[in-house]
Amino acid sequence: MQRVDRRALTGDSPDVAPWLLNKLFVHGGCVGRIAEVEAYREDDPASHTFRGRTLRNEVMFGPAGHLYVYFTYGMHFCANVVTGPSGSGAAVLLRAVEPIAGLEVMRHRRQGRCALADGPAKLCQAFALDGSFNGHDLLGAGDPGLFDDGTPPPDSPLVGPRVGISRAADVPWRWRLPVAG
DNA sequence: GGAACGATCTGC
DNA sequence: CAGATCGTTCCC
Repeated sequence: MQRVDRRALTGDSPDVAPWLLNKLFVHGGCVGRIAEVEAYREDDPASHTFRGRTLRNEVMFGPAGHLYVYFTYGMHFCANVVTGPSGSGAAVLLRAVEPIAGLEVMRHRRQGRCALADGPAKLCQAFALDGSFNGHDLLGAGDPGLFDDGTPPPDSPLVGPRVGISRAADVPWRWRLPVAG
C-alpha cells in the first residue's frame, strides 16, 4: 500500500474531492475508507479562505497534502486535506469514512456509540484528530497519513450540495460513495 | 471592546 | 427542534 501521490492533490478541489473517495485515512492503527467529501476554494463564499489569509486558515494556503484541522461550534474539530497549488487556499473536507480497522478504539473514543465516523466531527473524534494536527503532512512518513490501496474512486458518485453552510448553499460540491450511506 | 456566528452533534 | 460552547471574524 502506498501513500497518495502529492501531484494528484494539486488539482482543483472540485476535481480532487471525488478522486479522494475510496482512499484510506490512517491514524494510530485506525483505518477508514473515505466515503464522503466536500470541496472548498478561495473564490468560494463558503470557504474559510474566501476573505483572505488569516491565522486560522494559513494551512489552507500551504502545500497540498497537509491536514487543515479547525475548531467549530465551541466543541468540534473538522479535518480537511489541503489541495491545489501552494497558495491557492483550497481544501477537501473529510465528511465521512467507512471504518475498516481499529473499530474498538474508535468506538471507545465515540463513547460506545455505533455511529463512528459518519460526520466530519465524529470522524475527528473517532480518529483522535484535534488542533495539534493542524498543518501535519499526510503524505510524509508519519502518522496520520493518506493511502491508496488501489481501489479506484466510484464511477458515479452521489453528488449534492454541501452541508451546514449558508453561503453558496446551492453549489453541488459534495460527493459520496454510491452504496450504503 | 463587543457581538454575532458557525464546513456539528446530541438528546428531547 | 434547541442547547452546548468558544474561537474567529467583523464592526463600532
